[in-house]
Amino acid sequence: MKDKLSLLVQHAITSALTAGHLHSLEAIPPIVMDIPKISAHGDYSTNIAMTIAASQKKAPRDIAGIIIDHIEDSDRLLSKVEVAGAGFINFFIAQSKWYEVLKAVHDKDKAYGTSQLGLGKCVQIEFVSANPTGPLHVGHGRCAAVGETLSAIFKAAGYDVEKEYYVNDSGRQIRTLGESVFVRYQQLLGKTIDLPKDGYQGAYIKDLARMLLDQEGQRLMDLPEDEAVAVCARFAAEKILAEIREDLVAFGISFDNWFSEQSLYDSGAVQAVMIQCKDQANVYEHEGALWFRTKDFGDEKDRVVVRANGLTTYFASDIAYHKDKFERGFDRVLDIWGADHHGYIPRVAASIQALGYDADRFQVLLVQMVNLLRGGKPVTMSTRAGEFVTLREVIDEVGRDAARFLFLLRHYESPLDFDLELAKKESNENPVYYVQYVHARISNILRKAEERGYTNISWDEDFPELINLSAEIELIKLMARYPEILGQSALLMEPHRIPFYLKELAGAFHAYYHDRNKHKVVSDDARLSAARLYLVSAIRIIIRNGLALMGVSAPETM
RNA sequence: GCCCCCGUAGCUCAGGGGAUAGAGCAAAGGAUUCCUAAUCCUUGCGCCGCAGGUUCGAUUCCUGCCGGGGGCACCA
Repeated sequence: MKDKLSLLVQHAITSALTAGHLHSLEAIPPIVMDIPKISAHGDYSTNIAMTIAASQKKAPRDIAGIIIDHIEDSDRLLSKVEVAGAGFINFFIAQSKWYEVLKAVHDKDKAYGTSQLGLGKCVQIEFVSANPTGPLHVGHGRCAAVGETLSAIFKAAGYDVEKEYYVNDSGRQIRTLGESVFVRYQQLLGKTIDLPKDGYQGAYIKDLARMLLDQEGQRLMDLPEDEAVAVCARFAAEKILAEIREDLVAFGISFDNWFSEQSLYDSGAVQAVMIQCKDQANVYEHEGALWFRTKDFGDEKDRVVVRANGLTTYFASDIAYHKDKFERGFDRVLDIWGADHHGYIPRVAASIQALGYDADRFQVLLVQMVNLLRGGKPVTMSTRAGEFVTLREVIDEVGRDAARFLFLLRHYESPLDFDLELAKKESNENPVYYVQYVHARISNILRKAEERGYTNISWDEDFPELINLSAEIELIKLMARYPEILGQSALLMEPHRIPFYLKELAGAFHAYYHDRNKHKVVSDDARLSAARLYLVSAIRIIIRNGLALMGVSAPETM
């Protein structure tokens, strides 16, 4: 609807220009079509006359009048157009046109709301990518929910999406993991030995040591320490990664690709990119270490890629990794990181630029922290001491639906308070059920209707006479906004717009439903019942589609 | 010290330059012989952190300041 109107206005301006009623413009600016806050200002409104007023040297209201005169509404979309306020053009959509929206919802069904905004462009989204040194925690859960839903939104907007998990299965942290497990392993065999000072202290390390002991017996004691640690590291990382995968499956998150950091070393990719950097003079030696000239590309200082002890930093493999991403030919490369990694962005962006790739195609979304609460009180967590609430525990306690919904209810850039008690509440304080309940309610209505013989819910030409209460038209207008909301959340990469919209639609439906004296869906009037069933089942389609994007179930009963 | 995010109703938050700033919760009152009350209706609720700037117009964009959170290694 919005797009149609924008086109009308664009054509009107063009034709006004041709007719000489407007002074020539360098370019017609994009037509911004807003939905006014006040219904008296129309269904849609544009400020275009005001924005071009300066260059036209005419009063905005006069320009608006000229534009209106040139609008050719061949489809009879509009019932009224007016100039208002300082120069707004307000559009009132003919009521008959709203029924086409209603039909479109049914006709497109699962595809209602989808678009071709993405033009088939290929975007890679990398998210979660937690190191396999411990279980996923709630922060990862939020990143997972954002990444997964953003991927779904992109797909719905006509992008080709590939979801990837980068596994940091190499480097110092994995080594530390191995050392920690080996210490616990030795302790199980009665040795008095302390964890390294930067070791992992969580209870899961002891569990892993126990499993290793059961599987391998005492044979690690006969190996040189380096080898024993390596065995422990590999064993532990694999086990932890397997659990991460299980947790993600339980949370409804799936990846197209799991990319191993180690594979970049095994294939020689890291070494190759280092040589390339040397050839291109992007790196230099200083005090025994190899530094990358990230400062030349906007970072605040240069960064080490190979330490004086000969070991590469994670940055080195990250350079190779991002080079690999670009070589795979994605139009856009999107990383979703926890906000604590923000200082890392300039150097990765710098390295991409230094290697000659278009840095505009690379974007990082930073997802802010999750503050876990229980009944309003903070749940204390310390990763160092290994005391934290895992994603698995949250899913087990509050359920996947509530967790997914609440993680998405905030803009990802805002810190999120996640209250475990609230998430479990089956009341109006909890928005999850509010939305799901609409689906269950309509499903129930449809079941009752079926019992009474309404088995085929389809469009009939007399529906416009039957669906004409203002509450009903308002519902359809709200449904017309869904594709716009979906498109916006794709362009702005803002998944939170979906749950907000669903809450609004749910509220409008509940209000409509509740006034049952006026709006009883299934009544003695067969024609009216058929029409209203058509209306409410369209709402159900949108609720179901929206929840599906969020990875939240749409229950038939509650 | 530098960098990132946040600051809007009592609380939690929406509002990508526009007309009279919204929603949920909480508070008070009301609604169920009915397709699910996990619901609905009514009522009140605001120096949009402060100060400048850009603009015909700023909660929105820019700068500075104040307050809260996070990050600043040859760690990730």
